[in-house]
Amino acid sequence: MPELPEVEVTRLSFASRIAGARIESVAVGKPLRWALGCDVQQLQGRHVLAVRRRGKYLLIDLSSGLLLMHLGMSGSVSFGTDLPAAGKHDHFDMVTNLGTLRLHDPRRFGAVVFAGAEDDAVAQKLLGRLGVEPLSEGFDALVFHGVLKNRKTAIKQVLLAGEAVVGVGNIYASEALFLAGIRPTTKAMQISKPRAALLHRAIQQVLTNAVAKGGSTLRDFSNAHGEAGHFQLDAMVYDRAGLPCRVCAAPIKSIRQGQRSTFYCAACQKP
DNA sequence: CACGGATCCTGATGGC
DNA sequence: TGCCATCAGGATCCGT
Repeated sequence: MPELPEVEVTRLSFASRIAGARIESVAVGKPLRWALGCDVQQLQGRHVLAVRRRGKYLLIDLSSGLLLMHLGMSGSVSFGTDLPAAGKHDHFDMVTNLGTLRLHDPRRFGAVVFAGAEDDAVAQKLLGRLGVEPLSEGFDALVFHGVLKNRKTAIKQVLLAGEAVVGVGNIYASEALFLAGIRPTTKAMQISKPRAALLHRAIQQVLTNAVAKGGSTLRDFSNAHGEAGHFQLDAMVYDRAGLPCRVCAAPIKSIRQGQRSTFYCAACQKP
């Protein structure tokens, strides 16, 4: 499910409400992708200071240590004072004096991991290899081009790998490449400096726009208030196989790259 | 080392 | 309450 915009929208929907909360208890359900890494009792009494985001991870700063939360493919977060009893897909419940933070994740590709500090080995195993934040000042078109120059893989897969830039997932990779007019199968190293600059701009645009609209709702995304997003109304190519391109009316093509679906317009997007 | 493929898990959907 | 194959927003691990 969640790419950078959905994670950011999730963060915005509960960060200010949970700030300052005191943890009263934590309950875990079925195993997630990684174990929590500490006894739930150890979290009791700690305070939530802030919620940040790094790539697709939510970083929940505690008075001591932090929680790294990832939503995987199917995760969503709720925070409130009147949540229903935990269901079969609710695998992490953190009760605080200000409300309960819940991770709902049917496929369980998500995770919540406790780390003593952001720079310790536990946290760095997950965060250490992440690329630059696309919506930060540090995302530079020339540096971006420099990274692409060294990769002979298809540009779509380089975007998904998260080393050149974080947060771009399967939907927004197709969307950004359409916006930049670049064929997803083009080898990253063959992309010229001007086209890399176009892609750099397209990534910023598509992600910023999606955050502003409340995230994608392709299947089941909702923020921590339970409100659905509506990115699907604006998708130019994603999930539009065979439908006419919104720009030139040529039929949108669908291919597989690395076991993932890719969508593009063969007329608008040049190799 | 960079790359491609298999893999974790559950649910929805569509063909038969 | 039909059964089976395929697909779904992610990212790691393991061969080559």
